[in-house]
Amino acid sequence: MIEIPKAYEPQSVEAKWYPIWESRGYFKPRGEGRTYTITIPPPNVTGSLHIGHALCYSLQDALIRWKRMQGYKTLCVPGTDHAGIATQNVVEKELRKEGLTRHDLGRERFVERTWEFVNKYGGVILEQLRRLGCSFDWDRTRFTRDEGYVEAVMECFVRWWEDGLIYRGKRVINWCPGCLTAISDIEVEHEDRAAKLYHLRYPFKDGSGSVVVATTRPETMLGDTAVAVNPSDERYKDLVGKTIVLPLVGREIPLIADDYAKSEFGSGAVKVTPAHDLNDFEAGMRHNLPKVIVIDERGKMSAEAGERYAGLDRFEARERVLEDLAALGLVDKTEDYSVPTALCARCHTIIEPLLSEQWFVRMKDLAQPAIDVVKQGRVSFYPDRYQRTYLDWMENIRDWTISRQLWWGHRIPVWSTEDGEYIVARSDAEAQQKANGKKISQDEDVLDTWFSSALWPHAVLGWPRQTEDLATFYPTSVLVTARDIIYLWVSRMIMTGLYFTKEIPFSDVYIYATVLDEQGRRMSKSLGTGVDPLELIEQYGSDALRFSLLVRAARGQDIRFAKVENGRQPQVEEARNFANKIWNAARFVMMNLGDASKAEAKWVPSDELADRWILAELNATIDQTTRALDEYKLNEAGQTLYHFFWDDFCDWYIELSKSQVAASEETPEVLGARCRILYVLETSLRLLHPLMPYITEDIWQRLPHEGESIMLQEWPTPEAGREDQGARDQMGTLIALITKVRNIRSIFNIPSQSRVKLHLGIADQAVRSLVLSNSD
RNA sequence: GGGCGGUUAGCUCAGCGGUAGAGCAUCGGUCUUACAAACCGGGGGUCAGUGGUUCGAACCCACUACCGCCCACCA
Repeated sequence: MIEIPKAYEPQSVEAKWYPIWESRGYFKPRGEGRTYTITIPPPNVTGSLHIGHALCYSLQDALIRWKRMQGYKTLCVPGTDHAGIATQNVVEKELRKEGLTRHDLGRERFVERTWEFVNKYGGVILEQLRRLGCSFDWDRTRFTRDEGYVEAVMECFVRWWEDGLIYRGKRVINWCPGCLTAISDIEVEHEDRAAKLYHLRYPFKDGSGSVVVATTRPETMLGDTAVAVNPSDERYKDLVGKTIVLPLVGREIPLIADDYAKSEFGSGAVKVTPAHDLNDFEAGMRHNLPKVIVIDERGKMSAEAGERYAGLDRFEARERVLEDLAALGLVDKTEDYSVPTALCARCHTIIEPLLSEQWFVRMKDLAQPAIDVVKQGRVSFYPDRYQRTYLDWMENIRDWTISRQLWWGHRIPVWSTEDGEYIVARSDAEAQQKANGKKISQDEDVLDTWFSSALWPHAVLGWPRQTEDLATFYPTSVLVTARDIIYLWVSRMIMTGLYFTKEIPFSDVYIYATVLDEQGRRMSKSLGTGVDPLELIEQYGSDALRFSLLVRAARGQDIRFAKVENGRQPQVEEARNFANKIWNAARFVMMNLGDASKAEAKWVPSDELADRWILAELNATIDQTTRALDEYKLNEAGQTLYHFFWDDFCDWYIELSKSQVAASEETPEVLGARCRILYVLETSLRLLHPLMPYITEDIWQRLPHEGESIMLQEWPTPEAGREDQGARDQMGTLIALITKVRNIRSIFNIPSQSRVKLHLGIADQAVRSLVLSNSD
């Protein structure tokens, strides 16, 4: 008897096979078949694997393994993202522990230090993906700041500049006083907060009364340069044009008429602060109003705010302004109010809309082709409802603020001469040359991280160079990603792909489930609601973690993932039990191989009901699994295989053929039964392999086999003529019959040793003979 | 203010036009030599509510109620 452990031991199996797969080059594209390509969403270099990643990359590996078995020339390109703000924040935090700030180091040394950090820890998350079993081509690993990638980013910037799509502009942008940088509209989160609405009274200069304005941000009144009312508002018709003396400041400002003021709101009059509110900025442009910046980058009142307020935090200033106005009797009333508040998506600081000079990309023209390809169905979303989400956003797209006031990132390739002329170049050397001896200095800002990741699919394949990889593997097949980056990332990849390669970057976008904790909250490390996937791999094995996630990954539906309690995670445990079931079924087959282990042992068809039935079920399983994978219904594939393997194969087929398979004497019938059970097992393993790569490989290698690895075996296809609905119906009858007998035995408490007399009222010959031949 | 999901057994979720399913939990029974991480049997559901379409609805349509997410410059 072969010595095989009674329980599946994932640790040793995983440690054994992964290095073999990798060193033998199985993760590389093979053959000359059609290509199937995935460029993975690059995790942040600072990241470590969380459960959402585990799902995301398990999905991609399952797809890649499946397509590889189907004979495609497959490639999955891994990599990481330099993650500007996130990485800079981590390194700054490190510095703070040493009592330093980045300014103590200076830009150059800080960037050096960040590179050191990235070189040291940047590979951690990729190592973790190996633990998961991901069959990615590690030799092609990319980083959004590696040498070739910089080339791609510079090329993009320069081309867009030359084509008039990039411009510099002074306008009100979202400023984060926490991260000390501008951020784009989509990096802002909105939240309603309970606060106050203040009604402030502004007197007219001529002493003829006053006008009341409503505001949630009294401190910005120090920067008011007008008050606006709706032109059709009867109450103010005769007052428009009057001069107001701004309280506390003394500035004379006009009462203007503008549609932007809504008569229904508050008193119908709105204060206008062009430097600190986007709407006010636009109104200011229409009326040529001065723009007074009263809050600085750190969220403190500026000198322009006046001596009494300068240096105060914006929220302290709010209190002081209110006190001062109240002392003058100018606070008309204060009411409770739910204030829509803008927060930085990264650090949750309240955003300060700030007048500032930044670089922008004109999006309208870039968006149109990206809208068209989706409408034409050249790029499809799964689930398809996200197509609407995408289109709605794209059709209302606004210009993209791409400059960031950070040190870690792609520095903007724009130099200015002393006379204020811009030189845009792909490199420092090129800029010097273009400057023709004039003294130049490079823009201090870096690009938004998403500017570089927008180029990911073609850039990782070599663009802007016309590489062989680019020619072979682009456009890619599918993008597997989370729904919260459809705007930030997916849309931009489609836009840049079309712009620079004239091709779509991928034909399918598969939006996978969000992993929530047991209370339905988003899994998050900071909330302490996370589960560590590596601990789960340690405890239950990689296959178990993968299967537990994949079998729940109904397209686009959220997954609630329980936390570890009393050292147990029930969902992964379920998958672990399944792995163990597979192990033991294989063990039974291997213990009873006999001459079936010999190469000359041949598959012999059988007329027996159970044999015809299991083949029919297997055929249906192959068909259903393949179709489910085709439609990104990994959960359905998982469930189908689980049911087939456990219920059909283990509970019925093995049990019914046990007496033959385990017979002590190997008659031709016994050998036939052994060959058949081996066949069903081996085929099942191939079907399970994309979801559970390790255990299927380990068992497959122990079985009689040809070829080097199950990874490289053919994906099963249904065999014509095996459908056999008759066998499935008869087997259904037999199962019902046996269940009924067991039920009766259980009710009457008949011990399993004692035999019962069965009066069969069933005419079906096949059922009768099967019952008679398995009377035990 | 717009839009999108969800509401199915105690829990977590499949099913999305043809006699209600899985895992866990629960109850009863099994050391039946592949597996007690297992095996056998059982109990448990007016499929959120109301109305409609249909021979037939958890599944399609309309409305309602909760829960969640996304978008939006109403001070």
